[in-house]
Amino acid sequence: MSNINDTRERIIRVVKTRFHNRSYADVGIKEICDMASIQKGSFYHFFPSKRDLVLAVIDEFALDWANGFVAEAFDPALPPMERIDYVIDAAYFWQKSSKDLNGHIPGCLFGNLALEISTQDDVLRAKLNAVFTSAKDRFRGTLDEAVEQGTIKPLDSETTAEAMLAYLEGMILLAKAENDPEVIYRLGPALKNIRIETNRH
Amino acid sequence: MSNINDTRERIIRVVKTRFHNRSYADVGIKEICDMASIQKGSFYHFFPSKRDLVLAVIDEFALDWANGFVAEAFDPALPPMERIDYVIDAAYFWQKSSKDLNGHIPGCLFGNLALEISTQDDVLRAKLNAVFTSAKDRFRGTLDEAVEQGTIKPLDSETTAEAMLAYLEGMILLAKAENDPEVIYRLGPALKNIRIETNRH
DNA sequence: ATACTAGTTGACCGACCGGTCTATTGCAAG
DNA sequence: CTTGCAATAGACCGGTCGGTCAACTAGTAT
Repeated sequence: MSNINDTRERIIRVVKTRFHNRSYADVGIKEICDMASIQKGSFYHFFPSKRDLVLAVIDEFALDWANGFVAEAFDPALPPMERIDYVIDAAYFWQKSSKDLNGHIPGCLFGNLALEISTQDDVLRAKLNAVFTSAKDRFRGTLDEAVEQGTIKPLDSETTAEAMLAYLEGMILLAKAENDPEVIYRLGPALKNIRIETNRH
Repeated sequence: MSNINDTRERIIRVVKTRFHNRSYADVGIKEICDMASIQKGSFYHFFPSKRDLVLAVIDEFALDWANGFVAEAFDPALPPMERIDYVIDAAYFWQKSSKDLNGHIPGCLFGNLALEISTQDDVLRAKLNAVFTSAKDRFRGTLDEAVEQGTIKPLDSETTAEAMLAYLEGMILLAKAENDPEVIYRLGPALKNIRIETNRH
């Protein structure tokens, strides 16, 4: 217990950035072991398979995300609709700083993985979908608050939140294709104007 | 000349659906050859490398797309803003029918490839970006028409077109993660309300 | 001192990867 | 009938893939 055993953490740390900057298929176990300065036996002591690793990475990354810029952006102290602007800023700076570091826009890890493997592994797909759902819930809560405060007129907050998330992911996708973070600033302003009206039957 | 030599076409046809439904990395040369009933020698007679194949596939697919539902959706006979509704319908039915066929939503080939490999191959990235640019131009032309006809108030058609494309790709991404085409119908209505105002200096 | 076990090593596995190469086929032009 | 060449066949290549395994190490509990 008192022993400092950080091997598992080291594996995850090393692989997080690699999955994010490249792709699931492109990062091999051997490379991971080399970068973490371990042998394969150690790797498979902690993870039954590469698939289990990516499952763990999604969890860890979602946690980083929630504790990091998401917690900042969705700061309850900010007026609700300003939080949405903050999300744009956060997305921009993240992609921008990644590009400054290694020349490429990595995009969103969850979006990347979703498009790469969600047709091939349903468990993975469901896990990524859960991450998106919790992101959507953040938006929805913010919209509900804005409606309560009278900042915006009532709307279908659930669906609008989903639409905002879609738009965010789409912006990041185009920014990656263009390899230019400015796309996010260019398209960002439209995010908080997205509205889907309540469907009155 | 009179000889029916459809090997190249057969390779492309076989690989198009596979790249679309799985991923670039997941589809191997051997599999492609088997499915096209040829040997590796034939494959490498037509394509110098797997990378050159995917380059060709992008071209072919963009052509299919342009001649297929894009040509229909952006039918000049339709009122401009109705064309945008048509895009949603087309996206929905395509994803829906794919799911009915094999149980999975394939998403958008270009979006899939962009997120999978655009950090790893700049030529490929640029090619995909060009496809997105021409899609954006379609939207822009439609918006310009709508402005001319007075259907919508003047706006920044270039940036709004890009925003619409982002939203479309984002919807498809979420639909794939959820493996449910209904996402597209749920979020679709917001597409044509996206607006980015002209930036008056 | 002993037994147990989590952690680690690194050789090894079969399968498959993208790609090469030589030999052969078959058609078309001279 | 010969020459030439696009097209095809299929064995072969080194390397890497994800994953296994028996042996060993070191710290802990008894």
